[in-house]
Amino acid sequence: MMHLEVAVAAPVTETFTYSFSGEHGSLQPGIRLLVPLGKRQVTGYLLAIHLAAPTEYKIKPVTEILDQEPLFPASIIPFFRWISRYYRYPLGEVIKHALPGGLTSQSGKKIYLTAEGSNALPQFLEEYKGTAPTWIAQLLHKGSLTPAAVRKIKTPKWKKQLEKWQAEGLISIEDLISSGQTKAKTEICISVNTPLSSTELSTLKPSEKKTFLLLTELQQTSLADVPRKELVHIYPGAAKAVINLEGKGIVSFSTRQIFRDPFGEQPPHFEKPVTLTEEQQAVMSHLSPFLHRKEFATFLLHGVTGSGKTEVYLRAAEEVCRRGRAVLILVPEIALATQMEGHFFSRFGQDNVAVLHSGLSTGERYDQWCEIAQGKTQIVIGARSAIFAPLKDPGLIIVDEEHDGSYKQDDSLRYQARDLAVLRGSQQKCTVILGSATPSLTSFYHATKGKYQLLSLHKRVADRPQPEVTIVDLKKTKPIAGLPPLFSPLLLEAITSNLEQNNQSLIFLNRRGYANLLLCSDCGNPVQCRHCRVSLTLHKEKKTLICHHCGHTAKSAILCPHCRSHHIKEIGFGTERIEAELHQRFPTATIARLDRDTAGSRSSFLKILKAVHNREIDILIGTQMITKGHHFPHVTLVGIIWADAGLGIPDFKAGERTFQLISQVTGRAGRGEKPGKVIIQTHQPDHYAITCARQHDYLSFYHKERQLRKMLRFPPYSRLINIRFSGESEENVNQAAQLISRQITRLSVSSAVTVLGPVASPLSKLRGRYRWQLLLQAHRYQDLHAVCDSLAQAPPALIRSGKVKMSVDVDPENML
DNA sequence: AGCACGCCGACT
DNA sequence: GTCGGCGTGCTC
Ligand SMILES: [Zn+2]
Ligand SMILES: [Zn+2]
Repeated sequence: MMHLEVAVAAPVTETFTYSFSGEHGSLQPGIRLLVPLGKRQVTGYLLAIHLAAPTEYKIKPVTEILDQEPLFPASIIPFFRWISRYYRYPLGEVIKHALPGGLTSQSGKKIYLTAEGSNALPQFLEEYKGTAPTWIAQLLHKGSLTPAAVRKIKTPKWKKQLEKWQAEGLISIEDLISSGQTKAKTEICISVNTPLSSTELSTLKPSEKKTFLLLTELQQTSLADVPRKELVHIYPGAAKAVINLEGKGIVSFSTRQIFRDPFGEQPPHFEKPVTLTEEQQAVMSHLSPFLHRKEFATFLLHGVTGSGKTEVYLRAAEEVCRRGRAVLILVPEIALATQMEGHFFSRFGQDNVAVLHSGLSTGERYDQWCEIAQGKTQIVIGARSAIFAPLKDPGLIIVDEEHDGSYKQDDSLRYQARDLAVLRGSQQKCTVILGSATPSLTSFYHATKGKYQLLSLHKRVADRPQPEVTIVDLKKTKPIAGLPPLFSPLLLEAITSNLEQNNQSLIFLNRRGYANLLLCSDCGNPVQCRHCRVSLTLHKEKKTLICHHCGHTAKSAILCPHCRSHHIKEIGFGTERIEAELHQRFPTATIARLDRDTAGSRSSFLKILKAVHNREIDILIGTQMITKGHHFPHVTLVGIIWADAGLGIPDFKAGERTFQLISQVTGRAGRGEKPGKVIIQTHQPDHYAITCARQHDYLSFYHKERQLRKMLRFPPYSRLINIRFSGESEENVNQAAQLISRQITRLSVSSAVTVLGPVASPLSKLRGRYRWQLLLQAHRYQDLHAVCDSLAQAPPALIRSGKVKMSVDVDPENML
C-alpha cells in the first residue's frame, strides 16, 4: 500500500494524500490521477509517492490513473511549489495553468430521456407555461443533455426534480468521466512502394492505374508522402483504388502529424555567420565557462537593437546542447511567429526545435508538450507560458526582450515569466540570459548590484549608424481648428520625400480605432461602455463602437444615452484615423495598417509583414505590434505620432514603458543599407523618457528613473503587492477594501509595511464589476506575505460570501 | 470551486 | 409544521 501526495485542481491550499494499492511500478510523479474530492471526482497531479504511514485524517483510494507517461518531470515540482507560495495561488491550479489546455478531466452526468419521459414531459412543460428552464425543452427535443448542460443546472429545486424524474423512470442519469484527453492531429498519407513497369501497369484497373500515376507524379513534385485527402480531392475515384493498391502491396499507408503552416511556406533560413564581432566574441568568452558548468548564473545581455544578440543566444544554445542539456527560449508573444523561430530552425533543424505558440490547436500543443516531456525535443521556444515547459534538465534559459510587458500574466495566476526564468535557473542549476536593448529597471539594478552579470553589445552589426532622431514639439505646431494637427509639417515633408525616393515609412501610434472619445455636443456627456467606466472607441471600418477593455460592441449609429441627441463629436484618434488621413494626403501611396484589428490572427499578421518585406507597402501604420523583433530593411523613416501618450497613465512604470517603446520604435529605422531617420512628435519634448530615447542613452534614463523610484520607494527599492477588490456593488467593494485596509494597519505593528490606499482603481468599473485596490509596500517581500497570510486566516464576511472578490497581485506591473 | 449542512423566514 | 433561501465550512 502506497500513499500518494496529490495536488488537486481545486482552490485548496494543501496537497492531499490518497492511497494506492495496485501495481505501483507504473506510478511516477507528474502523472494525472482521478481522485475523489468530497462527493465529486477531480483531476489530481501526482507529486510524490510514500510508504503508507498512519494519519490523523481518513485516506481515500485513487479512483483511476490517467496517464502512463508523466506530463512533467519530478525536477519541476519544487518550481510549482514555489510559484504556489509566492503568487499565492493553489498548487493544483498552478499545475493546471502550466499544463497545456484540454487535459483536466471532470466528472459529469449525462441525462437521457426514457420513453415514459418523452410522454410525460410535454405535459409538464405545458403546466409550467413559459417559466420552465430552457434545458427541459432541450432535453425533450434532443432526448439527452450533455454534461456541460447538466452542470449548468444549479438550483436545488430543479436538481430535486431531476432526482424525482429518475426515481419515476422518466429519465436515466449516466455518470461519466470526460477524459479531457486531447489527441494528436494526424492525416493518412500514401506512398508508392516500388515503381511499376508498363506491363505491370497494364494489369491494373483503369481507376487504379490513374491513381497510381497521379500518386507518382504528386510524390515527385512534393518529395513527400501524399495526403489521402489531397489525392481524393483531385481524383475522387482514388478513394477506393488506393485500398486495392495497398492490398496488392503497391502502395502503403502511413499517418503523419499535420503540420499547419499559416503560409504554407517555410520560415526564412539564416546562415550561420562565419565570424563574430569583437564584442560578441568577448561576450561569448565570458559566458562559455558558465555554460559548461552545472551551476546557476544569471546574465543581463544589454545589446542595442541590431547588435547581434540573437547570434549570442544561438552560440550559447549550441554549447549547452553539445553538453546534452536542454535550452528554453522565451520571446514576447507577438514576436513569436517570426525571426527567432527561423534562426533556431536554421541552426538546429526544424525537428529539433519545439515551438509553443498560440496558433497551435489543443491537439498540436499537447503533442509538442509530450515530445518535450519525453525528452525528444531539447530546444523549446515559446511565449510567457513556455516557462513551464516540461524539460527535465534545462541548461540554459533565454529571455529575449526581457523588459517586455507580456511576460507578466495579468489575470488569475499573476506570474512574471522573466522572474520565474531566474528562479527556475537557480532551482535547476542552469545559466539564465536576459536580453534587451532597454532592460527593465529592476534587471539593470540587479546587474549593477552584482546579482546578475552584465554583458554589453554597444555596436550595431556592420557598424550601421544609429538613426537620426528629431523631436517635434506639438505645443508649438500650428493648430488646426484649435487642436494640434496629427502630423507636423516636418513629418509630412519627410513622408513625401520618402515616397519620392521609393523608401518605406513606418508610422507608430499605440492606440487602435478611429476616435477614442465620443462626446455629445448637446449635453456634453461621453458615450461609455455599458459594462465599464470607459469611453467607447469608434471603429469606422467595422461601423461599430468597441470597448477596448471588455470587448463590448455597439452599433455606431448612435444616440447620446443621456439626451438622445444625434450630434456626437468624434474626439481623439487612433491608428484607423491616422490611416484615413494619410490616405487623403497621399492618395497614390499604398498604405497598410498593422494592429489587432487588421492582424488579429497569426496568418493575417504574417501576411502584412510579408507585404512590407516585399516592398508592396509604402507606409505602414501600427501599434506596438510593429515593434517586436521584425526587421524592415527598407524602412528609412519612422514617425511617432504621440510619444507621450503613455506618460499620463497613473502607474510607476509609465516612464519606463514610454522609454522602452520609443527606443524600440526608433530602432526600426535604418536596419538595412540605407540610413534611418526618426521623427518623434510629443507634447512633452523635455521629458527624460523622450530625450533619453532620442539620444539612444539607456544609462542616463536608468539613472534618472532610478532616483525617482528611490525617492518614491518603488521597485527596485521596495516590493509591492496590490490587493484588488471587485464586485457588483460599488458600496460592498469599497467597504471590503476599507475593512481590509484597517485590518492590515492593525496587524502590521512594525512599520515594515506601508499601506497605500485603498483607492478606486483607475479603471473603476470593468465588465460590470466595480473595482478598488490597496497597494502594500515593503522592503522585504516576506513582510508583505506575512500580512497576506494573516488576511487569509480571517477574511471578512463580504469576501467569504463571494460578494466581493479579493485577489492578490504580487509584483504588480499594471495598476489600472 | 462544488457540495452539504444548518439555520431562519414564509408558505401550505 | 416543511420548503427553500443563503451563510459557513470542508474537501485527503
Ligand atoms: Zn447628450
Ligand atoms: Zn467595456
